[in-house]
Amino acid sequence: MLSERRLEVLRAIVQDYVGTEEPVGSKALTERHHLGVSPATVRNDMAALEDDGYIAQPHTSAGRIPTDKGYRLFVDKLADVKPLSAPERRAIQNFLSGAVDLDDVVGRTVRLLAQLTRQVAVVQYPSLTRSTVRHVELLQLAPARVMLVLITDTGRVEQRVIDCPAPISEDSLADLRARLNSRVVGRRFGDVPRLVADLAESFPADDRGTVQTVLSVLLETLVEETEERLMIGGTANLTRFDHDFPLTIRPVLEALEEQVVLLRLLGEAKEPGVTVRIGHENDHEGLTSTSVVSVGYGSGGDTGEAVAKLGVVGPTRMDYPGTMGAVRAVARYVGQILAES
Amino acid sequence: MLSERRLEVLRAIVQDYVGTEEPVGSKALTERHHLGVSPATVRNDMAALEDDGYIAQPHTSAGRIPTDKGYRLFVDKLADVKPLSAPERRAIQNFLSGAVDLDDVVGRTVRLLAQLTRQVAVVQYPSLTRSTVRHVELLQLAPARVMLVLITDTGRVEQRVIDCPAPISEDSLADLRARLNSRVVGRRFGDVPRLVADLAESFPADDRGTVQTVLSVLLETLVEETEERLMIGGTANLTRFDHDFPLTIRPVLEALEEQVVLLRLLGEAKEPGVTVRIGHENDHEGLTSTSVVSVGYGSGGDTGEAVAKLGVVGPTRMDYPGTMGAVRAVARYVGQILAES
DNA sequence: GCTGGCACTCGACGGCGGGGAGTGCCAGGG
DNA sequence: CCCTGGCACTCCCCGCCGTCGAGTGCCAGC
Repeated sequence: MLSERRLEVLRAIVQDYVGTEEPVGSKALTERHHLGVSPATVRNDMAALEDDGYIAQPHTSAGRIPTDKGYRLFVDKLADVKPLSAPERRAIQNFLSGAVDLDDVVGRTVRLLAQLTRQVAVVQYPSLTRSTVRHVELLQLAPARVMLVLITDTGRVEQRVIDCPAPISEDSLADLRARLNSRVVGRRFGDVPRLVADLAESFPADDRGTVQTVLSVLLETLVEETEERLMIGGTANLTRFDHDFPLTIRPVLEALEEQVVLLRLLGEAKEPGVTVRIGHENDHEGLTSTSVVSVGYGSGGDTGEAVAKLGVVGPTRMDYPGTMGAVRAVARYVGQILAES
Repeated sequence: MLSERRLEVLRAIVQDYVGTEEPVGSKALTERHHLGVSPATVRNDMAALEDDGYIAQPHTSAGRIPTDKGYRLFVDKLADVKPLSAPERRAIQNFLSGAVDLDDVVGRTVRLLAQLTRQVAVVQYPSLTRSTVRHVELLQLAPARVMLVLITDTGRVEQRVIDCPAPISEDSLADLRARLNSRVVGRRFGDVPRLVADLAESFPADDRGTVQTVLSVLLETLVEETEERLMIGGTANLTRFDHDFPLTIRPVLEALEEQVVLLRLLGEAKEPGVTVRIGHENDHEGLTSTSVVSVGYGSGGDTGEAVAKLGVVGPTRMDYPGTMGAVRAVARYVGQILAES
């Protein structure tokens, strides 16, 4: 177990290193933080912290920098989420409330997050799985061609063009549209398959094939689109990273282009609050020197399950309290905006 | 006027510099290209080319590199667009034809372009201005709340929630939907305002306000969404840029985040064929050391006006023939795909 | 007008040495 | 037992300098 003062030293090291981006030595520490002890004492504490793996020195006789384990301890025990200032919160609200549609909400959110945290922001579109159906529309493009439009309560719209096995009449299509809507509107996506299973039977034999096709495309859409889309922004902030660029920045950019990787990254945040994954805690190889701060949003209150996630990706050397505060605040306001529309 | 051989020397310089990324000297040139003259002669030609501003040397007694003006001459006079190989073309077609919806088409296109050119790819969503209306749908969310869904012939879907000044009945709404569609389906966006101008008059006074509101939102959507969306990808390729990173890459990333800048960039490509803007020909400050290769796509044939643009952003030192070939080919196939759906 | 030769320039590379920040350890004092 | 001041030591950083080589410009000759 670490003594109180040693924890204090670790906290000071993390704070200073985040601020200066340079390894921090014992002398500088005692000068900036009134720890009430001499550099020599701090040195002993540092040696102990190093033995326990919380800090490391890049080379002998340089200052110390926190390890992933050190950051972890800092985040878990030593830091509190820093709430945003009132003006900041107002700015967020103003900026987000100007959005005209879902794309715009997500776009604004991503820019906002990137700006607030000065890091790379990632926002997942509201998931379909937790959503409910607001409306299903069927449009006849040609005698044997139908467009399916699915509208969710989060304002998301999905459409598919369907080639039917046989022509279908306007009337039958209208019939199908009406029955489909009466069954699924307001229901959760997960419930839809069960609700429409027997729908084809009630149609005349001629149309049954087409109805079946339409239904299967609908179900497909529900499933497929569970692999979510997302939007990223603020990649220019990557250039504030380390100064040994190419090697640091490249794999990160590559990882960011792979939606799958990002989705898994966000998906791993299970807890209700803000989740932080530090350095090697990220599975993906290109992201071992970055941290991911993420949180779910859009459950309306804090009770329900989140509709989707958002977060930021930055160097392990980041301002965790501030970043966590910004992420949490943005998530909260986005949730509000979505609930209103 | 430059002699034939001097042009040949310029071409050789451009090719070698693009290949090696290093200033090219007279000796190396004569070795790799059988110009039939000695290094000394080439030196004289180089001096002349430098006087005319086509090439420059980074410092005295280094090799020469092409200037923007040199690249311009190369692109205009010395290079032909390099067609893709048959397997490449097949790969493009296969990859694109697997797309399920518009987002997917654009997403695949951007990845494809980035991969083919190994540069940053930018793809504009099909513009609404040139498009025609496929369907307008109105959904009643609440007595005085309507959702407008607009579907275009390119498969794009826009939706807006409208708060009405007064409640409107299901019947009136159905009536409005029917009349609206009968007037605008198949028409160009530009014609819509004229076509719906007098529509409100034929409704009972109670509904007129609501109808007017719906119409104005519709028109707004048409106009607003002319400010297009776009998708970018392949930013990791920026790391292949120069080796003096931070300064080069940063402004580019910043520029790429500003959709407005990108849209203007693409928009400036007026000609029917592939457009190349080199270095300082780009207005935007952050992009003065990059070139933009862009082209319109989606006109169906080569005759009509393009529906939108796509292109790549890369260092001025790029393989112009290859890049132009790839851009042109991708645009052509995307156009096909869109025409089919 | 092309060619070979020659002197010159200038950046890249590598070795060298001083300066400084930071460490580890130890002996002494509260 | 823990803290402190002192001290020797270790490396990194940085600027200096000489060498090396690619590349140039110029000139005389064919």
